[in-house]
Amino acid sequence: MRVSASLDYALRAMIELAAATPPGRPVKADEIAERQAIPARFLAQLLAELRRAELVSSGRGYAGGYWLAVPADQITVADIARVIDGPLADVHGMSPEVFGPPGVAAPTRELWIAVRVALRSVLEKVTIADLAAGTLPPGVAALLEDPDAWIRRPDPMRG
Amino acid sequence: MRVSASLDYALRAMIELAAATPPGRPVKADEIAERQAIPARFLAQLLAELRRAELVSSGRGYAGGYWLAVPADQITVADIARVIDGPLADVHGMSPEVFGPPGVAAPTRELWIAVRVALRSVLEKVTIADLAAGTLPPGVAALLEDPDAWIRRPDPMRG
DNA sequence: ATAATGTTGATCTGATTAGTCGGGTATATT
DNA sequence: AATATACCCGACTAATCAGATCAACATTAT
Repeated sequence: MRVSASLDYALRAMIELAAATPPGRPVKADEIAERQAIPARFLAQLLAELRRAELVSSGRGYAGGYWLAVPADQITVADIARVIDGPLADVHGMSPEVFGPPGVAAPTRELWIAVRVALRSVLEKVTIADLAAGTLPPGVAALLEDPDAWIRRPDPMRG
Repeated sequence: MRVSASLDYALRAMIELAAATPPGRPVKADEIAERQAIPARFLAQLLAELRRAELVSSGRGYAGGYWLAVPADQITVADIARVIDGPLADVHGMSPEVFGPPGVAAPTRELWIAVRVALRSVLEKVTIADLAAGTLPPGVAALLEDPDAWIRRPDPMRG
């Protein structure tokens, strides 16, 4: 249940593209790398994946760079996550609905489906336009109102 | 965002313990391994971790085995996940509230906190008593009512 | 031309995951 | 006391993945 460095980098790069001024201007990979403190060569690989998935376009040469291939309000975090990390939620290699745990453990299948729904309820609702504007959609922002959201749970192996 | 084999195995093992008849009877590791099709030696390691975390107890010898150290309705999936896999949601090694992305990408921090809230809303609500009984708590079961919950999203890299 | 830039494929290292193995220790039954 | 049963522990391994680097090549604005 961890967010990979790749996804974090790719998402931040996409936000840089969404926030470019003027809108749609090609942004150089090195510019993103510097502003977001991402290893430049590694970022280039991620941008290449996003380009193959047709979420961004690129141009080379003197005035080259990357720009969004799709309007920012039509690209969700889930879209980026699926390109970079594969399916949102899978149970050791299987899609949850394919997964068939034996006997009394059968209901874990429903559990993992519920987890997937919960993840989708955030990742498919938030677009990079939202993130570039700094305003999350109402349903997601509501999750952050509970002060408990900001509190880390104690490590079970200490104390 | 994947569920590790270890967590899947550990959770299924805990459900076997919760479902043991009569309740509280010591269940042998090999019995769990066979019923749940889990590699026996590997399972033993997971059970040892759960024992060190004081979620299960064990006894050796002829009538030995494992049993829950805590009532089944007081052990959530999140408890097991934290023992086996560490923190529920972290952003490439950091806890989301520690994570401080630069510049225009700053709102991704709120995003990852929202993801953590969403995960907690399922994993901290479902107990192994629920799973052993085959009935998820109302708030979680509600997530499964949307038929869309059961439908897999198309792979972005095909067609 | 040439300098700036993106593209591709190969490679590398360290960590993690998913296991296996051998030998030891405790305990209930006989 | 002997024995069968079962947990305990540390080391080991093989495969995969994450994260990153590099060299060489292709394209384009000036």
